[in-house]
Amino acid sequence: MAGSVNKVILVGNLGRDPEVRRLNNGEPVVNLRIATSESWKDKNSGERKEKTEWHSVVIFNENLARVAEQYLKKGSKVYIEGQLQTRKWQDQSGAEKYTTEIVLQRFRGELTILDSRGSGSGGGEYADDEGGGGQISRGGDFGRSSPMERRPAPATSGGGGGGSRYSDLDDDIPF
Amino acid sequence: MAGSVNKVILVGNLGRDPEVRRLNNGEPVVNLRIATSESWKDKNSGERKEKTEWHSVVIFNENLARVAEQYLKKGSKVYIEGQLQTRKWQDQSGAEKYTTEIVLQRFRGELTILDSRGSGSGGGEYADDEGGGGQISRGGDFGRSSPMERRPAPATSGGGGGGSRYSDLDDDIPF
Amino acid sequence: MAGSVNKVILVGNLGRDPEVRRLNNGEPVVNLRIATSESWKDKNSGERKEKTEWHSVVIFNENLARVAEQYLKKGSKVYIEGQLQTRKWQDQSGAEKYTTEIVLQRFRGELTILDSRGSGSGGGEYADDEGGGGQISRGGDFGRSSPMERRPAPATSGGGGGGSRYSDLDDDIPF
Amino acid sequence: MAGSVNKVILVGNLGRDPEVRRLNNGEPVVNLRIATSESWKDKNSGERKEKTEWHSVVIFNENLARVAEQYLKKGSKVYIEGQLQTRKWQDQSGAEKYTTEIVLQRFRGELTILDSRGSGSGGGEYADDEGGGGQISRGGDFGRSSPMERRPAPATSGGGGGGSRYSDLDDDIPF
DNA sequence: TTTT
DNA sequence: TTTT
Repeated sequence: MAGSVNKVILVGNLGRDPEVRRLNNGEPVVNLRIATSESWKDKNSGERKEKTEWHSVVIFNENLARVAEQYLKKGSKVYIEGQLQTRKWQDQSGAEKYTTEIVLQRFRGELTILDSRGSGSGGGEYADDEGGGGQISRGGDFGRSSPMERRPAPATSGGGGGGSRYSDLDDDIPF
Repeated sequence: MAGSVNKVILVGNLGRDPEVRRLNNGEPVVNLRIATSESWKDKNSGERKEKTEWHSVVIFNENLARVAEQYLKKGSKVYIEGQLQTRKWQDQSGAEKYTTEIVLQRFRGELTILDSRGSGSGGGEYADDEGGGGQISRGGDFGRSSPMERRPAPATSGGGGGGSRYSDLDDDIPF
Repeated sequence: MAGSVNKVILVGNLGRDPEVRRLNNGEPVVNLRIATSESWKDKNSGERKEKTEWHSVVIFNENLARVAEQYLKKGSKVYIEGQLQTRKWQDQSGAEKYTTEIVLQRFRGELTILDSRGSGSGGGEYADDEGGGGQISRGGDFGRSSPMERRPAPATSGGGGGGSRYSDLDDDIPF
Repeated sequence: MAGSVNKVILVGNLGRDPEVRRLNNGEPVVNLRIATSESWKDKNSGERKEKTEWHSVVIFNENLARVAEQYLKKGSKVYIEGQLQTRKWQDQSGAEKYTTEIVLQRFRGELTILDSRGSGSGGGEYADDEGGGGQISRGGDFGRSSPMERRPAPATSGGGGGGSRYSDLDDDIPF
């Protein structure tokens, strides 16, 4: 459509370990269950209340799926950016169901781990480094190598290029 | 939860006119059906393809509901910011269903009309003015009147305050 | 302007303790210095490189300023949402300078603390609870008390209200 | 840094035609000047006031730069997503200056044209089609061709793939 | 059901 | 310098 945007931003915690499935070509597809929560004080009772919302996230982005598989676990805190997709399916009785998910398509979306290294429920190997960009190519000519990435004018740029995250180019993964 | 974020950003078009319901106190609650769409060229066939996603939006934010009721119609293009909520319900057969919506809670969310005045499918009265902030108070002491809103230091600030959108304070609505 | 959006989202760490100034009425205005950083592997050298970007944040939002003052410190990790503003000023020599800041206006913006309780550089009192919404009223009729906030139709809603964060209504602050 | 996010979202209008520079390899780098604006009613005077904010955008993303060059002009309305970068430079007198820009790095950022076809100040050729994804690869194996992009489980997925925008793969550009 |  |  003429100029549309479909974006979801979540910061929350995994309710369970990532679920990993494999495509025919061996690529991982990862499902996450993420909780966000809000609390407030009830105006009448004065009690503090809390409501948790659960989100289903599906990561087709190959690189981010690999990061999720390796570094996330139950309890991990993440920043996730994806898009809303609703799909229709039928349960065993044939009843129509709809499920809405936050999807990180191939080469799209973002995933950033917000835990400190070794935190999370159980310690662990995963990075406290930084999050993963899905905006990134597997192509042969990845931008960060270019000395011209920053704007030369109008003066001393201080150089320095962009930076990336969990790039598909980083064959020996990111940390 | 410790530090969570649940945010949806959509730019899309209304598939039909807004549906307005009334709460007991007369406040409007507005439901929108918004389409976002992506197109791409199929790598194999070379054809251009398109996929449309439909989103259900519920506006409890009183002020934004009023704007939606008055200014939006089928075909209108909007920027919407809300949060994801999934609710469970039962159809007439008693089957469990889940519906995920983008919700603009009271005093929360954003709605900005992106159509030019008089455009949309059918011309019309509604504003192409500017968007609606749900971040805004009905209280008595609204910020924009304060000459101190901008930071005085470290030098001449140039003064000037924020700006608002569809404020609850604007009793005679916004344009 | 007809439908504009000006939004900045940062997740990063404070480079120093918050700076607090007071308006004439005693309200705090808080300045934060926040670092975001990206790392990538240089394609030529194979080295891992990192670039840090520093951001100046100004919190006029009364409630969030209070939260920042009380709970943030050097090293704290936060989610911040505000808007870009550039202001012109003159240094002591009279030279024109421009400074671009992320501003959280009154009743606007968001601040969510992402540290675990007691973490950060030095332990501390601040919440690991959840972040602060600037979208929230000081008015007398705050939404979360309403039993009608959720949509009644089309079936059993499961009730449940919104949730808030660091509300101006919570006179005895939020945790 | 461990898990940081640096994101700017703008919806606004171009104050002038795009400025295009060329890198040594011929790739375009485009600078945009974008206005966002807010209006509000002054509580004391009752007057409607408006404040415009001007943003400097730099597009290194090769594909989006090409779209900007071809389809944007003074007055165009766009959705832009990039990151904040501040660079230091010296004016002719040797005085230090800082400029903060919204940067769309290579393979990153988004640009979506929000004008209707032929609208804008002067009619024109550019697309009102759909927005540009910077998240997209020039690699040989672009996702949309994959029949497995959607999740197979837990039931009939309905297939259907993602969608893209202004892909680097679309050699014969996008509309 | 929108939009191109 | 845009837009309403």
